[in-house]
Amino acid sequence: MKEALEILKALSDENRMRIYLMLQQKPMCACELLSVLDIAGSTLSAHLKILRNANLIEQKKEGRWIEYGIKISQLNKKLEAFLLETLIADPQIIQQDRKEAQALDRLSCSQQKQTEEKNLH
Amino acid sequence: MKEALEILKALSDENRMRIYLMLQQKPMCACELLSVLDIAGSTLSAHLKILRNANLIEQKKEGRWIEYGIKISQLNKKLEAFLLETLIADPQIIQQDRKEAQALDRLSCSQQKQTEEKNLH
DNA sequence: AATATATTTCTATATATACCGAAATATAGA
DNA sequence: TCTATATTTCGGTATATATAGAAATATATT
Repeated sequence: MKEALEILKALSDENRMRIYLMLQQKPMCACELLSVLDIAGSTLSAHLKILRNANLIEQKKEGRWIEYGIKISQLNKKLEAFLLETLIADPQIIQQDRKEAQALDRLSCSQQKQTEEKNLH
Repeated sequence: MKEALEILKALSDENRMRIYLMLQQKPMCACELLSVLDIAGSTLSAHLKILRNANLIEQKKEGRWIEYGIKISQLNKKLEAFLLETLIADPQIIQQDRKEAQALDRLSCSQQKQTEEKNLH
């Protein structure tokens, strides 16, 4: 019961929902997630911890990066289906995120940051 | 999207989850819910408002009482199924609540309160 | 009409949450 | 070894949340 509530709470935040559904597509590192989301690194780190404590995601070291990914489980499969088929009626942001995430590659993270900074000036 | 998050947040609280799954069984008034849950009336009222704002429940006047019930919708049907079949692994409290709720009748609410008070002494 | 019951609103409080920036840690590459 | 990059931890802040009790409102019963 407690675990179920923790899962629901973990997914009841917009940024965490976006992270969760991007990771359902493919594993990503924090810098990739940051290039899609508009939050500070420290904030992202806190969100990832919440998703991990809810047992939804796991992580493994990949040299210089840490790769976050959905835990492979029956629950996560059913959860994704339920979210996308039933709960999220208008998944505009989600679809956009997933497209963006699909196109990303890890090595371009920092380059993208610079580009974004340039765009601000 | 916002609606989906509101639903998840509404159900991520233990008392609201219990309320929601009791109401999935049958409509109930606040005093019946209070005889099962261990919270103040004002707290229950706040929880019911959150569930109503998430569009999960509705209410109608029944003379002296207000009857709360699940909104009839495809979403609520799928939601209940998902919760009970997939998400809540060990629904002890839920099963107990539902049994208790099943046995309740509206007119005995106040009598039950007195009984509970007696039991404390 | 007066009282008991049912529910909500109001006020207050303690805890949780989302967020940021700065500092700390770890690894890769020059 | 020094530097750049990636991520987490820490400290602080503003807002949200769950809770209770008291007062207000509404209806039913005597």
